[in-house]
Amino acid sequence: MARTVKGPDARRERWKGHREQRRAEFVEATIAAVARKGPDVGMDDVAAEAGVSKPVLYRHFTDKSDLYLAVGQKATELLMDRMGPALVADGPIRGRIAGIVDAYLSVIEENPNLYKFVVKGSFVDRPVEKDLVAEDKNLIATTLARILGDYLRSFDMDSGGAEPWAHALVGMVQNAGDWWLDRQTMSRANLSDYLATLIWHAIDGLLRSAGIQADPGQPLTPLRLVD
Amino acid sequence: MARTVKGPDARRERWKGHREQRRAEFVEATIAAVARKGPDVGMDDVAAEAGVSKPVLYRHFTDKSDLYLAVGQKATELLMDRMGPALVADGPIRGRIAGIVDAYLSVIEENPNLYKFVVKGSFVDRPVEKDLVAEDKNLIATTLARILGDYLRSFDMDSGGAEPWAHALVGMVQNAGDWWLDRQTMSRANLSDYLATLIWHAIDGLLRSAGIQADPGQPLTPLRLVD
DNA sequence: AAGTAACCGTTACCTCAAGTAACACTTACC
DNA sequence: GGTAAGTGTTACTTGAGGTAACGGTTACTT
Repeated sequence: MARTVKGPDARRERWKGHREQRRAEFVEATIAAVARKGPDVGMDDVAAEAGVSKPVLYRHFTDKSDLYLAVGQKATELLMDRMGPALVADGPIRGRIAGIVDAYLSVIEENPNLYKFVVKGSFVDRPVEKDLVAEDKNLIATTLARILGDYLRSFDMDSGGAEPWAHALVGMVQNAGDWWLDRQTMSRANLSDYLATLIWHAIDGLLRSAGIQADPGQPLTPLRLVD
Repeated sequence: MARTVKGPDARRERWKGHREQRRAEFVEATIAAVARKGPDVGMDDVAAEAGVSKPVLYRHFTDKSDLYLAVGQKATELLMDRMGPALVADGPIRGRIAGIVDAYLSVIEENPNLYKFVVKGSFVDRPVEKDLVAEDKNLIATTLARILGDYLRSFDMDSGGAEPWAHALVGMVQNAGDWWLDRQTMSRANLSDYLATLIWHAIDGLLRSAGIQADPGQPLTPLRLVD
């Protein structure tokens, strides 16, 4: 097992994995502390939750906002792990829409506290430099814009509205999700279906207005001119 | 002008109007300070902007969050003054939608800094007890739900989805507005039209799916069974 | 075996902004 | 003249974020 080429100093590398693991551990502690004491916990609380005292925390995070970002990143992973597949899945357009919407709703349903914590962002005092929520929404909207643009172009339609529409759709699902999280007056499947219906009708209407009769069961890249 | 019935003590009443005016003055100062120094201004900055020192400010606002709420209330007024008429206006449905959307966009276009300040809420350190933004969104969504429900019922359709749809629409317009405020790549009229088109098509699709052929030029309470 | 680079962890401190105490002056009702 | 509201100030307290300074442990390096 002897290293043939000696690296700069093995002592520097020894902890690489450990540090990552420790950060993750503190992220978990933060989530736990928030669940226990509400979103306005202090660094002392987080440290206590992790069974450690404050300076230790500060060896792993430069800052309260650094810790917040780490938690946000964790949440982003949870979200993207679920949304990614739904976004790239192919198949009939109507079903894809429902799948994407439901993927999102399932994540916030399973992690409501984490979701609120990250989105409300009241954990950090000063405005944080990187707005993770905005970045996520942007990423999703950009992806949607591409899908939607492709879809429209497949009918030889103008895809100029794809970007604003994509952002509109993102906001739509998010806000409906927020409302639903607060007062859960219907099942998730029900809401997914309502939203997917709304979205499908909007898209269908766009096509109709261009004189195209689309079918919700059509695969994504449908009717592309075969010539 | 002598009072016949003597009130408890006129000295108590003497300032009633004055206090209101003073609060408004500090609200303005806050907006100015934010415009000048970014959203993370301190109370000292606000006081300085008003040409006064901190304790004076605290005679009129119990709290930083109290001041924030006052600014938010001011913003709500601006918004509702513009949206109220658009919401209650009657006329063809397609035009009403465009009017409502454009009313909203016009407000955020004219007060982008105030808008971001209130929505991001990074002025207050701890979570504030009253979420004005959520309340506004709720108010608008509730109104929309009523309008939409009435519209659907006028076709004898099930209006069960009206509430989630209303919240979805609110989020949709807000998020598209945020995107547009950031990178203004199109005119307001253009965006309004894109969004109104999307919304109209969604509604139209709902009606179609129930076998009803609607006309975007129809007045709001259309085709009610005349029998 | 000695040295050292990375971590473990602590208590006690610093800093900065929110918020308050205490004091002095002004106005106009009683 | 007394007093209830306001005007304003400087100087303080408080609390949470963040740091200094100290000592111990492990395991790589020489």
